Amino acid sequence: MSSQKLIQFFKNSNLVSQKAAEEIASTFSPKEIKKNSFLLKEGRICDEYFFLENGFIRAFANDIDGNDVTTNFYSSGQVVFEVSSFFNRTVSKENFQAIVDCEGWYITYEQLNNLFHSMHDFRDFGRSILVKGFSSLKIRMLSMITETAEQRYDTLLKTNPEIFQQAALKHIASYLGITDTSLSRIRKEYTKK
Amino acid sequence: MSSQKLIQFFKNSNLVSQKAAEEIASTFSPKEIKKNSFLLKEGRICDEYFFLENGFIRAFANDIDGNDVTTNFYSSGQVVFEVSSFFNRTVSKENFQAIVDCEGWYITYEQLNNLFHSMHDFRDFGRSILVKGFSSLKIRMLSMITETAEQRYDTLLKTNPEIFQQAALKHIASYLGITDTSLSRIRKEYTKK
DNA sequence: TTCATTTCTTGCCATTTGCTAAGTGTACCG
DNA sequence: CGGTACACTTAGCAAATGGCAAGAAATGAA
Repeated sequence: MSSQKLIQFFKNSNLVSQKAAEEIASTFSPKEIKKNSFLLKEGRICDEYFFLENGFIRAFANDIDGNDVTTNFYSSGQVVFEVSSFFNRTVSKENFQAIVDCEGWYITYEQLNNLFHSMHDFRDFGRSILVKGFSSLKIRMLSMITETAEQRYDTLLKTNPEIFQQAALKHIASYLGITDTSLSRIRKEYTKK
Repeated sequence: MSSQKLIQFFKNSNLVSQKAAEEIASTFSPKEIKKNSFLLKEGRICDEYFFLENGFIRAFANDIDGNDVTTNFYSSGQVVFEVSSFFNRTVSKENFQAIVDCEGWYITYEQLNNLFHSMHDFRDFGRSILVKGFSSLKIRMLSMITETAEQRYDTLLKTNPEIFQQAALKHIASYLGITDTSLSRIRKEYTKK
């Protein structure tokens, strides 16, 4: 696997130069994740800052009743890691599982910190990844409060159609904050329109 | 106002030394916010990284129908700023309003970046603030999905009782993702128990 | 292929929550 | 003092969503 896409990913941020992007990318190691296997399991400390080059990953947590709740979906071109576990070196409450065969590149916490020290521009890049994740969660939170389940479904369908091609409906349902039964009904009503 | 609490706040993170904490604190300027006035108004770029020494602040956004939705509450000892607007230099969709008279300390975006350059340890501190905010939002999101309105009310009452002493019920209601009518009903049922 | 498992849909009913509007109490202002 | 505004509660009804269970469809394994 060539690291072209990884280099391009850094460059697209407009926060690092071509040369820096190449140098940063050279510290990443390739990684494959077979369908259904895990990038991270709950109870472990997240130690991989993973760029997903292709494939699809679902993050989920288990609530008190043991129900599996989808916390996020990741498609190619995104950075995948559990922020709190990774930076605080604490055990993760979430699982990250490959929904299809995945390929990508990773560095460890130690390597990331070394990069932050040696490559000045990369710090801003790292921050922008954090800020982006935070912002999209805020938007999602606001939509949970102000929109109906059908509106949230509609938005997700339009903005992230790939999720519907990859993930099981029950997993999309918990991501939307509803039961699979409700999602099924919403889809039924929706196709009528 | 003495900057003792500000210095202590940095030290408590265990990410900066006493000396560094003093130096960092010395770049902050004091700021008062009178009850009902704004730290940030939507449409403007957030340029203040604000440490709230005492007082209480509510953040809110307006949805499509013009309803005011509380996005967060901040009590003393917290850093108050809109992450996306501040770091991306984009206009804010949120308002930050003092609920009571507030006092605190702030630095601008430029000053913060200068500090990041000159004070190496402060970067980790800055990141920890971001990570903390992100994590608590994730927890809140999970509770929105898995818990009933009454459970969320109960949790908020136990973990942040000061909110109920400071904020109007309708503002707490939208923070919990329900209407003020529902919150009133929940409180009624709740006191029966 | 066949069988078993999982996923998805559907129907019925209960529960939660929202919407609207009215009523009460309180604070503030002239 | 009266009046207005605002916050909160309450009631009745409607809409959204959940829980449960049964059945259909898809998937995967032997």
